Parts: sequence; structure tokens; C-alpha cells
Amino acid sequence: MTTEEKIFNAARIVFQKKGFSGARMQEIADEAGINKAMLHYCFKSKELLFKAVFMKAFSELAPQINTIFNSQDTVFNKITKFTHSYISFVILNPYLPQFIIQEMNTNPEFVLSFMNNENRPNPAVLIAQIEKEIAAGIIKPINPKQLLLDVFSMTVFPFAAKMMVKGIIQISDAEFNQMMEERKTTIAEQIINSIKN
Amino acid sequence: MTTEEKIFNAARIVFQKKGFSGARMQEIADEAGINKAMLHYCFKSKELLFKAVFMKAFSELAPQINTIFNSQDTVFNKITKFTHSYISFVILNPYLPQFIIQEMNTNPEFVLSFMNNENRPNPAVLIAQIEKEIAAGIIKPINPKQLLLDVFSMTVFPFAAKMMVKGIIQISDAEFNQMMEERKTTIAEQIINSIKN
DNA sequence: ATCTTTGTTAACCAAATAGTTAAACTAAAT
DNA sequence: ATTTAGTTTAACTATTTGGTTAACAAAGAT
Repeated sequence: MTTEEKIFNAARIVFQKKGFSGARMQEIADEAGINKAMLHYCFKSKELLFKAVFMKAFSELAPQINTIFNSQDTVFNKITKFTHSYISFVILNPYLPQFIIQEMNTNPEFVLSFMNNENRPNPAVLIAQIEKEIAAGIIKPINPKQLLLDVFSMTVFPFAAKMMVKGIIQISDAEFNQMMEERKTTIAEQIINSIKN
Repeated sequence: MTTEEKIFNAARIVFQKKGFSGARMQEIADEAGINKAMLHYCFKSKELLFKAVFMKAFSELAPQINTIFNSQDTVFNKITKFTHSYISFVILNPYLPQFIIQEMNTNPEFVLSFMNNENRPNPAVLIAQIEKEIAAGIIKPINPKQLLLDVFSMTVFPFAAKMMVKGIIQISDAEFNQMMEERKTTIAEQIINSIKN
């Protein structure tokens, strides 16, 4: 592993756990097992290092979503595949959703910069398809954007608010993961059931 | 308005927008229109000021939830009332959910301290009631905790991830608020429909 | 009136933290 | 062996930032 990779991985860990302003360059250097000067030698500034980490995280999540959203599948299959693959991925990267949501909220200029990213999640095709299936009588007449929001909410929220969820409904980490495994299938079933004609 | 109130309100605004580590005491002082030394005169330290703000925010949200959860209503009515009143409240306090979720994730010791708070959202009664209604055949056999998680997800997520949601599904602030108004009724209908026998 | 308490400020301080520099080390190319 | 290019580090600097101090002001108490 090159020094640059070591730094990048360390930065990912620290930034995802503490956010941009909570993270310390020294802590990243320690985590990477190198000197702080190397951070600046390789990545110039905290901001640039952060942007690299953020964009990488984003570009790991987004393409998966687009692949599913833009495939030839039915809407129902797309929902099923999305929930399953998203939850599988995020169980392995549990800090990612909160990290992205947090930095987009506290740093609204990021919203703009990622909007221009070719890899951004783009539901335009899926929305059109939903409208077509509504017209064809397959799906009940609903607002396609509300449907998307439902799918994202049910899938992403538990991870984004993990600590609060665990605190309120009183479950351990193991129970949390088990519940998420269940949700891989139940979310899609539930949503599909509520919109199918 | 007393100076202490001015500081507190300013702190609430800055902390909710930037989080604990992103907030600056000077910015809070400016926002309050007073000298930085007054912050320490009134609240001793950044940490104590933050705790005051956080606990206040929390104690505005939680009791509402408990009142509904522990009432004499049916499960269906509780879900309806919760979504409606939560969304109404949060439209007026849009930074609150993200603020609480963020600080609980980056500051896990808060989870413990609020778990001991008498006002914490406590779904124990509701969970027991759900089990009873399942046994009575009113509700389909489901995991009560998953049901709660569904309700929270559908209700809270759009606010917690507001910026990302707006970016992905391409809506303005006005459209966002209109969608949230719609959700006040649709979420409950949808969830109830998917669990009623 | 004067003394005390409380509220307020400008100026300052010390610690933390991002960023810089120049020298030392390494290893490959000449 | 020497040069050269890329790495790595310790030590340093500049700035940010939470917190303090001492002087001052305004209101209450004696």
C-alpha cells in the first residue's frame, strides 16, 4: 500500500467518524502511521483531502444506484434490487450515509458540486418509468417522487440515525444488523404491496 | 429578551447549522449581538452551552412523542397522530432532526446521557400494545420494532437528509415543504394499510 | 451618598491546529 | 561512486479559537 493510499484510508476513517470540522490532521496522520507533513505533501490541504475522501465515498455509492435505476427491469424489481444491494453495501460501510448526509447539510455548496457530477444518483429514467407504469395501470396513481422518497427513507434512515435508533428502540449492534438483514426483503415487499394495483 | 436568552437562541441557530465542532464561540456572540466574554459569563464553556442547547432541543421533541405513544388511542390512531404532529413541528424547526442525529452519531456518550433522561422517547408501551393488537388479529404478525422503525424512517428521514433529497429528486424548498405536507397524511395511510389485517 | 452585586466590554492569553521548511534518508539511474 | 528523484521526518510558524482578566457601567441595597 502506497503512502498516499495509507493517508487516504486513514482520512476516510477519521472524516467519516468525526466529520470535516471534527477531524484533526494529526489524528489522520497517526491513524495512517506517518508524519503530518506527508498529509500536506500528498494532498496539499485539509480541504482537498476531505474533498477527495468525500467524492470517493460518493462515487462508490452512486453508480450502484444508477445501474439499478437505469436498467431494463420493472419498477418492482428495481425497488427490490435497490433495497437489497444498498443495505448489503452499507452494512459493510456503516458510516457512509451519515457522513454524506451530514456534510451535505453543513456544507450546502457540496450539493451543487455533486449535482454536476456525472455519477450523481439520477432518478429521471425511473421517474418516467413509474409514470408509464401508472398510466398502464400496473401501479396506483401516486407521486413518483414520494415513492422514491419512501424507498430512500426506509432504506437509508436506519443507518443515518443508527445511534438514535439503537437508543430509542433499545437494541444491540447485533440486533441492529439482524433487523437490517430482515429489511433487505421486507421493505421492498411492503412498498410494492402498497402501490401495486 | 434577556442576554442569556439572546445567547441561547444564537447558540441554537449556530450549533444546529454547523454542529458542535463546526460552531465558533465568536460566531455565536456575533449572532447574539454581544461580546464573546458574555458567553462564558453566562454558560461557562462551549460544551455546557452546547449541552443546554441540545437538551432543550431534545426536550421539545421527545415529550410530544411520548404523549402520543402512551395515550389511550389505538395503534393506527397513534401512527396517524405521530406523523401529523411530528411533521408539523419539524417544518417549523427544520434543523432539529439532523442536529440531534448528527451529534448522537459523532458523540456517542450523548446516547447514554439521554437514555437516562426521563423525557426520552420511550416506545415500550406502544410496543406492548402492538403485540396485543397482533394477538387480537387487528394487525398482521410483524416485528413491532420494525414497524416503529418504518414510521420513524418515513417521517424523519426527509428532514434529516433534506439537502441530499432536494439534490437527488431535484426539488425546490417550496416543493419540498409541499411534499412534506402531503406526507402528513399519506405516510400513516400507507403504513396502516400494509399492516392491517 | 456610598457600597455591593450583577452585567458588559476590550484586550489579552494559552492551547490547539493547519500548514511550512529544510534537512535527512532511500533507492533507483548514470 | 555519484547523481538524482522521490520520501519522510522533526522542528518551526502562523492562525484560529476557547477561555480569562481587569476595567467599567448600571442597578440595588444600606
